Amino acid sequence: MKILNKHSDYALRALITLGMNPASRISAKALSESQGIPYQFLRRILQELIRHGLVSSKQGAAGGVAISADPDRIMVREVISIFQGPVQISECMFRRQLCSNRANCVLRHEIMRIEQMVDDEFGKVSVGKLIADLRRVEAARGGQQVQQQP
Amino acid sequence: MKILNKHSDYALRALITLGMNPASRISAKALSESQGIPYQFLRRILQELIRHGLVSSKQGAAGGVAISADPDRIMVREVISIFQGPVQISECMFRRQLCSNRANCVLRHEIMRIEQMVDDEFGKVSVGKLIADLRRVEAARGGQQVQQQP
DNA sequence: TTGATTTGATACTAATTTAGTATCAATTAC
DNA sequence: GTAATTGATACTAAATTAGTATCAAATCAA
Repeated sequence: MKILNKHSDYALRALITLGMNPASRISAKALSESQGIPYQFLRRILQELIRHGLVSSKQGAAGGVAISADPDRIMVREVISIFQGPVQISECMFRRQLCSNRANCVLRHEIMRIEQMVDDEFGKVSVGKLIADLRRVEAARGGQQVQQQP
Repeated sequence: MKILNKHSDYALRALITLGMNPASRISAKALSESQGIPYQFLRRILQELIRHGLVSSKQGAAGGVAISADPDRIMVREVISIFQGPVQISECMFRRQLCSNRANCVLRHEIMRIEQMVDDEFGKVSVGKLIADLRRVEAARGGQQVQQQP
């Protein structure tokens, strides 16, 4: 039962990397190479982040992308939501036909509690927090580069 | 972001139905019809539940399936685990190559906390509890049949 | 003992989602 | 002008999920 897909995973890695040097612009190419993310795939992910205002971009030679929101205000929840839609345990209440019997679905009650919990938790973790954690780990290891692997 | 797939969903519905009449045997056919679950699909799901000892079966005319474990001891967690494997947020630590850098994966720390929480919560909810909830809803509605829709 | 009904085992197909690739236009720095 | 870059979008491939089909073995009842 996997929760994060590659889109979210790569997006978070990209945001962490960009967030560690918020002032500087980097090309998708360089980012792709440094993080081991397939270039064209990363490009599409970045474009999505740009559309959502989390990343800014500049075209042309010496162009590239940079983080445009405060990392402390970019929540993992938002990133997941962009690429995987809102947290939902099963599909009954959103997709296809709407549940004909929503109010009385037993499983729904228990399960939405958990759904809500997951959502809340992802809503508490920011990219800034992840960066802080990463810095702490790096410091403990004497400044070596730590590869990100969610 | 869907958490339950159809296997788990149907398996839970089947277990709830069987658990409501723990003494009686019912054929997969009848169960399929009463719950609106595709017959052959349900059969495979039942066989899996049988292999895991949650359901018993008898071949032949007047055969069928019945619940074989105490509904209060069948946890949603176990059912999900059977059909979707253990809860895991992203794939890095299990599949493909093992993460080369597990100990230092930042995302991993935050994310495993949430993973653990989900797992714990699913481990607290039993099929028996769901049945009790369902009965409560039915009673409140004056005994009408309530269709299960997780 | 034969035929209908049922599970056991397993192979197969179809649909959907996820992951990844490719292409070309527009922009920009030099 | 040219190289490097993003914008937009179409396409392909792989993996997962959902669903179907088939036939053998067991059981019951007439």
